[in-house]
Amino acid sequence: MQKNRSEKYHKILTSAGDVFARFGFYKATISQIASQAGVADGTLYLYFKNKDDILYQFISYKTAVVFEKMNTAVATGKTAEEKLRNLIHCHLQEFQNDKNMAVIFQSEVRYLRDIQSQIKDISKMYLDLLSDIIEQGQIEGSMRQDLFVGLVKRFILGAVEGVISTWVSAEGRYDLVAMADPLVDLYLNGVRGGINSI
Amino acid sequence: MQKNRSEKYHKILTSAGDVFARFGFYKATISQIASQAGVADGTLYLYFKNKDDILYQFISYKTAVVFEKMNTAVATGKTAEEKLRNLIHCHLQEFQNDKNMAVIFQSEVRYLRDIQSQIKDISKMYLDLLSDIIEQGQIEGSMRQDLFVGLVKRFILGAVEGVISTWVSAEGRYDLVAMADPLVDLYLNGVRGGINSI
DNA sequence: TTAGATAATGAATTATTATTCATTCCAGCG
DNA sequence: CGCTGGAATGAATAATAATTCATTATCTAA
Repeated sequence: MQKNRSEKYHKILTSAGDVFARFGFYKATISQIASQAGVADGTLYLYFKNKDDILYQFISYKTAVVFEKMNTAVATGKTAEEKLRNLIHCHLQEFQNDKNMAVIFQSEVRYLRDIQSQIKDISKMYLDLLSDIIEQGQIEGSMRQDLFVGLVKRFILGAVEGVISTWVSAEGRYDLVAMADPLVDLYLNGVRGGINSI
Repeated sequence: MQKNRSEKYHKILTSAGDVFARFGFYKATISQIASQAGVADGTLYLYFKNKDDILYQFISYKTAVVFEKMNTAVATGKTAEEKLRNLIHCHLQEFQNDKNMAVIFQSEVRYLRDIQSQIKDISKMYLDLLSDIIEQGQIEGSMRQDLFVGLVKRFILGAVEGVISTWVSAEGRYDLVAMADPLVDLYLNGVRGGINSI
């Protein structure tokens, strides 16, 4: 098995992304991936241990890239609200730019759960970023003190994922990033938005 | 293939639920399901067309049951807020009561998407319920007029699913239903909860 | 009690694919 | 030009599991 991350290695990973997104991990075959990448079946085994390893590498790689970008996005903001907005914006942007990744992260939930111990998984790090943001917001006084942080962060992540999921189902026919501001508005103000309830 | 919904039919479906939840659809084997149900492998084929059909029937059945209950829950409420609260409460209650269902609905996203045309799927009907509630809230004046309903309903469903997902990952070690009120509070008031901005 | 029908069994069959590895290709070098 | 070692090939192999069906068990009604 080759060690270096050659051009061919990336070609195969990209093709695997296409095929996994299209057919799902289990229905995808090695032959499909190989022919999509323009190499022979056996060649995949020069670069990857087995079929599982291809998915594993795909996820690790994408996770690392997105992780990096999200961290930067958050660091760019000053207030908690800015940080939250930047994070959501970045999230939607990255997933819109890479629909295969979006589909695979949605579809292979089971696999993601199974490897969650070996990998710094994306949900975990996302939830940690959110914890920090919320705590900062509470200190600043821009967010309520009576929040149960464990719930709030899950609430926020779940909602973005839901929005992405709908976008994926719609075959990506509209601008996902345009949802960022309305979404953040909902996080901050809710559907009541300060209307008096007696 | 038997037509009537005998006791054995349900025994097999329940066992399949256990096995699918535990191993995922693709890694689960017919033999596992059969032995769990205390019947021979061949017997499954007297009740189901094939392996896919078992998952299909499982999902159809659970969807129908939950659909019914959610409708009732919503109908019981009077105001939009009551309806929303009842819906979320019912949702969390049903999934807490049937962890296998919760796991399968989370894990087999891909399969769910693929059969979404043949089946009155649970997300679709859920989103429709939410649309009605939000519109009612706007008419009542208890919800903002400037909401993009398409986004709001996705936001709400995504957040509940996220909360359930965390609960599943935690092996169901805490009371899921207790999350209902804090969650609804977040939907209505957001994390700012009326704290002045600016 | 038993003939006929119905249900259940599980070993054998079949189909599918991941994986291996003997062979071929090819780039760089003396 | 040959030679050599690493890279690539793809047909053959192996393993897994879904599905079938000849056989056996169980039930029902006369």
